[in-house]
Amino acid sequence: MPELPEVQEVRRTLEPHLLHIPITAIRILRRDFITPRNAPLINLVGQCITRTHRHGKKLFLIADDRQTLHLHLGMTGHVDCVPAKTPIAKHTHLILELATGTHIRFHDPRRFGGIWYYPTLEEALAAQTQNLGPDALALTPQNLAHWQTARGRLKQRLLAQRDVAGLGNIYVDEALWQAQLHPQQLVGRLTPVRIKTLIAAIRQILRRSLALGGTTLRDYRNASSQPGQFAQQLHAYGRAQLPCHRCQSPLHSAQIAARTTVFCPTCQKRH
DNA sequence: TTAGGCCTGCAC
DNA sequence: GTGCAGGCCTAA
Repeated sequence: MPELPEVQEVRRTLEPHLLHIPITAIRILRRDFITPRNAPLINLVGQCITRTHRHGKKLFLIADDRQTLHLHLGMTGHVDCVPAKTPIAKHTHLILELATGTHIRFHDPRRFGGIWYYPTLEEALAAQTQNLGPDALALTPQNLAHWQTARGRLKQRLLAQRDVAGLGNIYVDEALWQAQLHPQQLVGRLTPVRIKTLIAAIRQILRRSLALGGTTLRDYRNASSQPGQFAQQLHAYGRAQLPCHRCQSPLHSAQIAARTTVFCPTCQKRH
């Protein structure tokens, strides 16, 4: 499931195929995957995507510093760069055809993701990053200073994207395991030192995952169809009942914030 | 604060 | 056939 490292990896592998290459045609296979449904995508034909931008799990493709496509991969979104003759896979919703003959294809079987069109980057950012916290890779203690007087528990606050953007279920569980913090820990009771530890854990987990191309449990592939290798490095996610890699106690699994949450009851204590 | 809905594929 | 996977939004 694409979280920050996977979206960044899609961006990295997509750029060489896409940037500065004229778009020769756009095929919309599923109009309701695009917002607004009457988006004038035809205006992109003849233009080039000149840069990309990522904030948390959100990816932006920007044409000549104006028109912007925002991609959200949801649970099962993929971007594929393939030769034009490649058969079109099931659940392909949008295709950008490029002057090089490459097709950029957006798939999403479950359609939890989507594509948004904006006439300008400013409008895209205003609409899409309004309620988004700082990108998880740039998180600082100052960004979480308001936790001192905030309600809520770590798991739900880290998943909500408002305090920090880019973490999903996998990396929240991994970061909490790394930082030895309980998912039900009240954020208002965290000491500054523990917040620093948490931030360091988040950054370390994300960087290590990025270095291995992200986490592939089953579906995730980058824009070059390659899986990530971080799944083999997971300490918490998907390891319920297995021994903790730190203290050998069996890991617990519980529904927290409506998500399956795996943690070590021995070394992740509440404070 | 929680539950439900979206949606498909896969394990059982 | 059933249940589960969960990002994100809406509603109770």
